Amino acid sequence: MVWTAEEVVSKHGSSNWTAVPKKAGLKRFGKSCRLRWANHLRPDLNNDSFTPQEEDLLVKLHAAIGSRWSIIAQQLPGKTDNDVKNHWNTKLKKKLSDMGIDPVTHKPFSKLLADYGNIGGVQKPSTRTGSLSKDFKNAILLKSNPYPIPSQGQRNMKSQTSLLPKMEPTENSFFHNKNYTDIDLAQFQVPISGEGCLPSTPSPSSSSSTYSTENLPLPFCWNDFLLEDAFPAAADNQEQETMPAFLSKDFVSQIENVIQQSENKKEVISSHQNPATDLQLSSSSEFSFLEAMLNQENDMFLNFPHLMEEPPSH
DNA sequence: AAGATTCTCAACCGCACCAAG
DNA sequence: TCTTGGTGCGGTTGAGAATCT
Repeated sequence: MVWTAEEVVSKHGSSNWTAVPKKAGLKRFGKSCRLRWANHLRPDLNNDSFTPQEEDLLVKLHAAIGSRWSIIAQQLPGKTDNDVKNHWNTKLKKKLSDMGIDPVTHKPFSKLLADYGNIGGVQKPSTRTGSLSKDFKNAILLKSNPYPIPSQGQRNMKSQTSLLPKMEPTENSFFHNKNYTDIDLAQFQVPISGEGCLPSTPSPSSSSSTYSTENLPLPFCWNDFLLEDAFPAAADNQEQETMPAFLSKDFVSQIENVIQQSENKKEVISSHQNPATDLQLSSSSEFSFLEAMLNQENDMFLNFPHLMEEPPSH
């Protein structure tokens, strides 16, 4: 009798995947068996579709730690990293984009454009971005992830999940609240100064900002989907804003601790490597990836000044 | 009804880490 | 110290399903 992989795993455990296909009589590599087991055969899997609460939690976790699907999946009982990854890529990314939020940075696109021009400090964004192609601007937006792809060391930290606080979905769910579903953030007048976010609770300090909350339909705050400001220079402006409940300082600091442990190890290694690489990899660097891009662009414009010229109008 | 397009998701791929020899 | 095998991870692909025109 040929054993099924499921029987083999239940009998021998899932610690030796190379043995599983042999014992089960399968013409598969252990790696494929492990994947099959992890994504489909595990008894604790929940094949139900994502609930709004789970989606909400997924968005929040992604905002906090980026695309570390295995960690996120462990916060969602019964969901696999593949489930989470697929659901994010096929649904939630589009959902956020439709709402005018960059699914990578969790910031409004308009905010990103404003910051893009602001950080360089050379020209107004309308001038700078106006000289760039649409594709290039899109590339900038998509690559400005403030949470770099974790090193293998980070990925292999078996204990990091246990360090994450358990997060419960709240009634103030992002996708739950139907008021949020029809938001067109493009209509918001985001100030060039980079303040961007509408405080959840209007504060005296916000009264001098360039927008008015009076005409805005909703108390929306994109910071609810952001762990940490990607642009340290602008972070001071937001210090007085209320920290969203799900991104409590405890939660933020715990995640930062997890990441910092591996960052420390990584920095020792990278100190012997190309500093330009460090610039992009180190989340604790005072430069963001966006700034690095802008610096490179400035260099390019210095070398090729004709690129600064507006295309001829027709 | 049929072809085109979009969506979904299982599986594959390559990379990196770890442990053992 | 180097090599090798096992493992885990995130990114990507492609087939089938669903939807649109």
